[in-house]
Amino acid sequence: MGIDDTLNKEQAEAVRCTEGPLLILAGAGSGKTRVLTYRVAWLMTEREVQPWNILAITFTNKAAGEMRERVDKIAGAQAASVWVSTFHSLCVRILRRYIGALGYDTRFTIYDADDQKNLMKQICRKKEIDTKVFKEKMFLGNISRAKDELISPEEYEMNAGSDFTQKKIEEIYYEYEKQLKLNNALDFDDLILKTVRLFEKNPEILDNYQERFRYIMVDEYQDTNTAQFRLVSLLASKYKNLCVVGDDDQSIYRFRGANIRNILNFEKEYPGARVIKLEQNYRSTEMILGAANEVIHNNKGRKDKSLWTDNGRGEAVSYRQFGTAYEEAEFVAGDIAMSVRNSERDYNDNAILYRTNAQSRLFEEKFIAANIPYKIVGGVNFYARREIKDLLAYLKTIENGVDDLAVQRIINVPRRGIGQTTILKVQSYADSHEISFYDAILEARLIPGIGRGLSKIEKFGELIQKLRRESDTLDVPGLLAEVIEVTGYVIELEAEGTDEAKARIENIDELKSKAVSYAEAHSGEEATLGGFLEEIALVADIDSLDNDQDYVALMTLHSAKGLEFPYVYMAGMEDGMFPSYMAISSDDRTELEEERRLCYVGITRAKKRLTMTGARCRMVNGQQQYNPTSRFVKEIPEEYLAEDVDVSREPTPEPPSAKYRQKMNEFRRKPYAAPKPYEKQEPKTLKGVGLEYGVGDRVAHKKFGEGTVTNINDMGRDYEVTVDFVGHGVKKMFAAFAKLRKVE
DNA sequence: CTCCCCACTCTTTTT
DNA sequence: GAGTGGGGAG
Repeated sequence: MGIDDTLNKEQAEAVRCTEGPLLILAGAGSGKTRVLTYRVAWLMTEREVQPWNILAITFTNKAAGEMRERVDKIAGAQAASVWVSTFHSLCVRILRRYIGALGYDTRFTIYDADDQKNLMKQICRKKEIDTKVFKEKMFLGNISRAKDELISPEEYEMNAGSDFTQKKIEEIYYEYEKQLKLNNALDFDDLILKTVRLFEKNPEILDNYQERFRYIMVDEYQDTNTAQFRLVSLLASKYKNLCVVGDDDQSIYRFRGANIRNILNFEKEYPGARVIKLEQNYRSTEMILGAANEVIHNNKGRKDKSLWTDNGRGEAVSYRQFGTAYEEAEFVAGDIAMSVRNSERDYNDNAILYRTNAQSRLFEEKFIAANIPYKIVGGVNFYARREIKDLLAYLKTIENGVDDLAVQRIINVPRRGIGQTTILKVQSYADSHEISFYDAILEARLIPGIGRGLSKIEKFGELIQKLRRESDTLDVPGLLAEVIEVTGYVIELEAEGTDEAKARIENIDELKSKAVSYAEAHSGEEATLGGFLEEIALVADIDSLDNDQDYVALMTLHSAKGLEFPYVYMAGMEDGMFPSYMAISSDDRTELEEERRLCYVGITRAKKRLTMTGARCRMVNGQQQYNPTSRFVKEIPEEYLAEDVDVSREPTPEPPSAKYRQKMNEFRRKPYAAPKPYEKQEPKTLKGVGLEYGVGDRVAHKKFGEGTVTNINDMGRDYEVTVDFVGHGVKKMFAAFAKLRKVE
């Protein structure tokens, strides 16, 4: 079977082009995973490249797993030694071997967002920083961005100048790094950063990997950040057989440091690079693709391309606006329930995509009521749950005794009567003797003024020591069971007897079975405690999405990237939700463009039918918000958007007939202006009078001059109006005080 | 030392 | 609306 029979011309070309730098611009649904897998097979069979000389990097474990599976299928057993890995797990594997060269212990722990926040909290306390003025999140955000850009604390210091805030960040950055090192821990960004540093400082180690990975492929290249870019450059610089696949229109991770220039400047960075465009879409219908093309066309500064398909016209994209988010969710649940009942679809043919995780709640409620099986991807990560983190902290403490954060988490969990005063005494003893918190516990009797706490502390220390000894003989599931046993963790929850406690016990049972399946998957000498902890640290929630199970998938638009579903619902299509309020009010136009790319990603997930929904009114942060239809909906021309909405299965009292159509046409005619204010239709005005202006209207303020209303919040007794003033920026004000006047 | 209640913030998006 | 952190009582 030749590749020309199964691939189109461009795809086949991309497979054959194995030597030198290659950029594959792969539009949504253009079969890039197919190309990548065939390329791996081609390298091995036609070019006789050894499988272990091939490295394929993806973004998520799920993508890596899928690729692995498909490579195995077409290339057989020899493919097993091809490295298919995420950036993070690749780096961890390298660091576990060589991080000693950077002065860390190879048993380092990996800090997740929660751990980072805890550490930062401690640092702020220590540095006596008022976290009302400087928020932990602000520090972490800046540090993370610096790390993504490979900026060390020293370099940060040089750039900080005399700016007060910058100086503070610099100071905290130093301390944060110091603490991580003391705890023998790395955060997510460090995994990439330290690997880059390792290679830069140790040419012989780099050379070793350059020899090893002679052919490198990177998926989702548009989402790489500077550190990842550098890592790839280093690895590829010797043989230059680098194939990157990406789509600049699907770059949606700038907030995480993704640098779109990595893909836009690839040809400059690698002179002589081949560029192959994949523009035939095998996923969606013409209608869906047309809508997607039109929307993304509003962005500037993109590589020009236009997707096409021969999948046929298909159904138009439909848009429905509801009065409330409640009705919106009800409609979606009803729509899905109906079509499943009619055997038109299975549950897992459907996905609901939204901008923010908070939007999942209403859908969850409605799905439970309608008895629809569903799975929420993202939100609170399983491994971020308290009981799971507690038990993992025990395991971490057993594995790496210098992780103070883990020890402090569990020292009084379950309750041992060890309070804050005792902990502080241990801490200051540890600090002054420059030993870890755990080591201080072990010599607790030397701590001055420890008093009654001593026996409790000692007991805790003995407990951990005992578990450590047992860890030599027990496997991971056995050790976990032992931890649960000796701490009485589950027994305590059982005694509580609440529903919440029961849910926690269920989660613990799930953790147990994950430990068992880890042990099974790595049967043999490989199944170590460290390996288990590492696997857990690197899983994303999206990895748990199982194609074989029949449930509706609910997730954010970001999580949906790389996935496809026959029926897609994009919910919350409102200006203020999507595009987000942040993007709308930002001076930076590119923020809106990023949102638009996100919209493009959402639209192109749909294979057969795309339904967009929105609500005129919804609760956000406990406040009622009135939002106009999303500008993205308005960017879809009539020819792709459903003219008449199927009302037969719609329970709303007034079917959107001629009136509805008229309204649709009305807002479509004015491309960017918001529709007529909803407030006018709102009868109850506790405020005496309704507002004479609405979202999108031009208003005048006696101090700030003219501006445009971007949002109105019903605060109960008054309206909170957000206005974007010319020359004065965005202001929030109360309608009763502001005395805004409508300007025609 | 623990528990409970109140006030406050938060929402973009995540490996 | 929910989760967190601080303060105060027991």
